[in-house]
Amino acid sequence: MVEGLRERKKQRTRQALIQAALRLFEEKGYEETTLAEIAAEAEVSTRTFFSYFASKEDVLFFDSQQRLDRAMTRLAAKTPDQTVADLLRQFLEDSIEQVITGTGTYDAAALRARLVLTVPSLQARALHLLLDSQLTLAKALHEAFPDRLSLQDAGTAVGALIGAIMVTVMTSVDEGKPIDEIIAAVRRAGDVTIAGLGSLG
Amino acid sequence: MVEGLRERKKQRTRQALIQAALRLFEEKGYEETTLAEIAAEAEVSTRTFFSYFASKEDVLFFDSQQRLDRAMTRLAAKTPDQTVADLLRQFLEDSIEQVITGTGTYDAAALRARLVLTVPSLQARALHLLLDSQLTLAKALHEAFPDRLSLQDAGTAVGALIGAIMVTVMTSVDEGKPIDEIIAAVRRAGDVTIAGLGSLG
DNA sequence: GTGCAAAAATGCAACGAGTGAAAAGAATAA
DNA sequence: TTATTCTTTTCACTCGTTGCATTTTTGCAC
Repeated sequence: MVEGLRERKKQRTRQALIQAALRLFEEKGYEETTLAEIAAEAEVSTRTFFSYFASKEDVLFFDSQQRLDRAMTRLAAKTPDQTVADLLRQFLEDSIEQVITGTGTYDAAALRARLVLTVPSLQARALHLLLDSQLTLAKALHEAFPDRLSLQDAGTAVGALIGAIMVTVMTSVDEGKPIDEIIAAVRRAGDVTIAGLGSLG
Repeated sequence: MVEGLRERKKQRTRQALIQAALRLFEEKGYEETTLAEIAAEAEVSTRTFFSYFASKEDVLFFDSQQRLDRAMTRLAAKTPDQTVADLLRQFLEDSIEQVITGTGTYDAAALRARLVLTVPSLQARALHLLLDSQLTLAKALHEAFPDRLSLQDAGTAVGALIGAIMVTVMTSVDEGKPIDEIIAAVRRAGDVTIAGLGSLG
């Protein structure tokens, strides 16, 4: 059996919940949307929501695992001639591309960006997820260069890069810059930081 | 009137709430402590708690504003001969010193560290506060070097430095390193990052 | 198909955080 | 003292989240 009915149905329920949530967040705002409404729209009980997502916040970040997986795969596909800086640069470009393309899944990206920027609890959750990713990436980066790059140094590299990008994005957004200028700023921040980390690896 | 009774009483209530919360968090753990218990211990109504702190999480970060203020003051006291790197290095050393000395207030530091490391919602809240501080610091750094350092570049610098430190700390903690090794790792991460940011400013 | 075990969905009750509004209490200025 | 202003309390309510017992659905062996 390739994919049982059970599994397919679960995926459909999951999708229904995601769609319902996104639609309602878009329509009435995050805090104004209740779990009861999301569940009703997806035609499941409120209780069932929690067997798919651990919290109301999490439904917005439904694809974060996928994203991390993709980044990890790219890291694992490292060729012997690539340096630490090469991998970081590749990661930077991949990330920018994902933003430009849309999330890859569909256009939850804009909605998510808007919500994360305006709803404190979502911002906090996003940062928390991001920190976890950073730890995972640091571990992977260390394993890509087991003897040249200690785990701590890998953490320094990943943290500096993502930290620089994050604060750059936030200050740019604060200033009301348009999306293409923000991307340019991100690229610059990434370049500067990666170049600066040259002493590692 | 130097300080009205009203004001003094408010400060006392605030302190009582902080003390009560910390004592209970220490004794029974964060999630196991209810707001009702904290309020009872501080001898105020549950409702009153919320005119002092916006959330249960926030009571643990009662001194974050003070800390930020101190850092800002130090930045503002910049002498004309100091470079961007000098200020960042100063900030790094100040921060390390605060950790070593204790919070400055008293020993909420160890408790807070333990809780932030183990309670997800506190970790998220801490990250959120930290991001806000970074934006403020970036703005201040930009204003310290109005024409040499753009706001975006200041964001890059602050973000890279704090990001590098944060992930370094987390990976070190993950590995179970003792406190003095963590401090050494932080200093190294800071040095590497600041040195790397040399092209800015 | 029928029956059965596993998995998933549901309903219900409960808890805790957080909010709004009105009433009571305390400090201040006059 | 009195009128005013700020603070605290009380009460009622919403919402997210969880535990538990029950029912429904599904996968599989016969």
